Amino acid sequence: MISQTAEYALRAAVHLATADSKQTVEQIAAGTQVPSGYLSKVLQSLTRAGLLCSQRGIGGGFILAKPATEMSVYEVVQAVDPIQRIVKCPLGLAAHETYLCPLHKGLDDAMSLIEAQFRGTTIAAVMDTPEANEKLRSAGASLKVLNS
Amino acid sequence: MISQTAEYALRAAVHLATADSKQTVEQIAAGTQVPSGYLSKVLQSLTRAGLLCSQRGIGGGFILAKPATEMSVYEVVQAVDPIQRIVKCPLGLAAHETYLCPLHKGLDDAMSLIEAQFRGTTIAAVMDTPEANEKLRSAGASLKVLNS
DNA sequence: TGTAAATCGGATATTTTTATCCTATTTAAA
DNA sequence: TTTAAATAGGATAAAAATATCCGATTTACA
Repeated sequence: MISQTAEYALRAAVHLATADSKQTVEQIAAGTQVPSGYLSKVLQSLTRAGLLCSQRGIGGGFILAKPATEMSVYEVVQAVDPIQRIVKCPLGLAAHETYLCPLHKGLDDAMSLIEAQFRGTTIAAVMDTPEANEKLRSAGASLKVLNS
Repeated sequence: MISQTAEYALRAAVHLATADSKQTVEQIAAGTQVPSGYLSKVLQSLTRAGLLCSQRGIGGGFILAKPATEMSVYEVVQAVDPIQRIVKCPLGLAAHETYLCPLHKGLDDAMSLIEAQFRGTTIAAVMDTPEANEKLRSAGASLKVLNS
């Protein structure tokens, strides 16, 4: 559903948000379990999109171009593997020129849910910190009560 | 986001829901703009999943195995290209054995939105009928008012 | 009972996504 | 100013998704 490439980009963003200094491709690869050669391409995309700053040479590496609290999951995903909204009938039917058919309207509605969710989630919100984990733990605990 | 194969399966289901008699691969292909050779595979999957009934030989073809009002978009998608929920940490981190990290919890939440949406939508609801289109038209009209 | 129409399913081709590797360029520091 | 460490980016490989093709099997009907 969400592509490998988008996953990798998000892992890298979270890693950089957690790190407190420039990170090389190798460091990010080690921290995210992403193959470094491929990660290199993904980081390049993020840099070109203006989400990361890169520096070459000794002591170089990548950092977030803005605070994790201001970077959305949507931006990161969109930079490497854009969510495609359905804007016109994929069958090219004349009857659906002005309005999508119900099927494609329905599929696009699903897309819009994802899009909204991603737009409303910051990288900071999905950082792997003790606090975030505590939130999950307590939410998970209450869920268990509900499920049992 | 949603695979070509899942799209094709849904188009075929909607086509069969709209048709009033058995449809051959060629008829469905023509009605859905899906390459017939590939469609044949997709229809086989749907048949094996119990969503369609197939009949060989002269006068044969495919029909829905149950009313379109009782067949969900979820079932159709799941039969050909299942939505994968994230149940364990893709990085295999020991720390995330019992609870997903915030990132993967967030991604799985997005999946669950889609899943719920698809579970709650029937093939009947996305059929390309005059009534369904009228609904879209009026909804679209009110949206335009809101947007303007 | 033969024939034509249809699905079934295997083999293969093509395209896209994912991944690897190598060379060029940049940069800091000895 | 040389060297080592780092990103940039192109070429290529491998894997997965999409698509094509064809022979085998089933089935209705003349």
